[in-house]
Amino acid sequence: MVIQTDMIDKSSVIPIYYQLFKLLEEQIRRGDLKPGEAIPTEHEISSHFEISRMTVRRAIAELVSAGMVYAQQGRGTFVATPKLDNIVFELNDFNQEIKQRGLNYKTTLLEAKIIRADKELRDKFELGEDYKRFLYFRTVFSAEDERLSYEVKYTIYSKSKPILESELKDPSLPGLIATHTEYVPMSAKKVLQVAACTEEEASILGIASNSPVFLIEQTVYDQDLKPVGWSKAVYRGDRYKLTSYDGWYKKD
Amino acid sequence: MVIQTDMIDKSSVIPIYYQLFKLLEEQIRRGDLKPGEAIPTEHEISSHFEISRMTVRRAIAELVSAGMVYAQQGRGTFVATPKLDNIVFELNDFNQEIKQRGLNYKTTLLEAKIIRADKELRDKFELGEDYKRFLYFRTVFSAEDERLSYEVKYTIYSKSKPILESELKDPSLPGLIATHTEYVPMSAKKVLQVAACTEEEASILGIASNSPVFLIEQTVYDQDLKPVGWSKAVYRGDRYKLTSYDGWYKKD
DNA sequence: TAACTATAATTGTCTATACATTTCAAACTT
DNA sequence: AAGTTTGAAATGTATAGACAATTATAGTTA
Repeated sequence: MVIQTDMIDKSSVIPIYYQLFKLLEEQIRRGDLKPGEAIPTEHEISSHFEISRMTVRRAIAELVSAGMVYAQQGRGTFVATPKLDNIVFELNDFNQEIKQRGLNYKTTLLEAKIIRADKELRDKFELGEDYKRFLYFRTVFSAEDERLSYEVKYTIYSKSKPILESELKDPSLPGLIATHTEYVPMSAKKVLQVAACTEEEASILGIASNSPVFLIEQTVYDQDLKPVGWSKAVYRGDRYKLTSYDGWYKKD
Repeated sequence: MVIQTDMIDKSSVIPIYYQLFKLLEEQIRRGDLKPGEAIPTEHEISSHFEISRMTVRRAIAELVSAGMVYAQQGRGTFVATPKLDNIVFELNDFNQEIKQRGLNYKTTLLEAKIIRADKELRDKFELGEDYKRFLYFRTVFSAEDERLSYEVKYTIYSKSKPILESELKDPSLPGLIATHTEYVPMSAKKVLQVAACTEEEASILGIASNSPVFLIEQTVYDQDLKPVGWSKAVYRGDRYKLTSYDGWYKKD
């Protein structure tokens, strides 16, 4: 057993399970415990530090959820192999960093109106002939007076909440759905593609036609998985990038 | 308390904590428990079903890690508001789906050689003048005889393992590092951008110059956060897309 | 009225124990 | 030699209880 005995302070305000979690994490990270190798058994750790087995399990559960070890009933608990081919691109929204940096940004409403449904739109929303109207929004996001992205959004029209406010407090698609329809957005599907921008998009964003752009199509569903909103956003390719940190260090 | 009493079977092979987790999840998902609202206290649930409070806590811990509720000591546990603006794009590797579909695919090694380090390369690896050599790889990934992506990779040259095998068993950057160097890849940084492809890339991939492409630059680090590999990959924009499912349903 | 205090309620941590389930290997049987 | 049984070891589930830490509220006091 490779554990140092003097590393856990039972009288500390820091929970024992957390101290043990950090201690094991450190040993795995430093390579004292190598991928594929078994970590000490719960009983060994428990008796070594004179703490309850349930407390040990709590610490190991943290390691499991961090993906650093995996447990096999009847065999033991083993150090996982880092999966560096795993790519995870994550952002609260595409403009999160801009907003967090304290830059001067705004979302401008170019247009908002009620439109008649055509077949293409009805198909996107999986609706029949009886749905005749949708809400239609066109917005531009800009930071430091530079236009960065352009977005078109559609939501189902609800008779009960037809108010189109001039100011958009929450211009996100789920926000618009919550404000202007009777539906509650519960889940969403997003597809990210690259594209060459159209002339219209280029002129709005002030870039050259056919410039490479990110294109994100989003469908928002309510609690019954019924589509209640759809949007298509174009982001300047020269102003956006996605960064991903993979492997064990990402949790630090 | 909105819980149905007849929904938990103590004699079932399905763990009690899991039954309770599913039951609470269902109630939140259906809207019986609404965002911001408090769920029943641990003691209430515990005495209602006549199960231990620790078992209740286990179930609630699952809800917390799923992001559906949050607990506040001294106050209670509350239903979270879905964050639909959260975008998570995840893939084991960019070609995972192609491989899983059972398509006929292969990675072709166009070139592999030892090169002299120039300043740009040394800067990427944060190395001094003493590192003079690197390994250099050029590969093409294709499926159904169509070329889909092109990748250039660099790793530090290790005297002890200079063997360049003609067949690449694991053509991924971490794989090449593990095979051909003395370093152990432990973490990675990836940056995804859009770009217009160069003439060279266009001719290799058989697409038009300036076509929009995904561009992924990757830096791989060892356990001391020392850069040990770098790659740049170009993916045809008309053949790849990233899909993301957000919200509470994603865990099902 | 305002500030402080005591108390109850709620979640957080930890223990000690019991039994179930799975795996593996040694011992046994055929 | 091959298959079977048995038992030990390891993780998985569940319980009952104790005390800590935090929050909100009701009550008390200045």
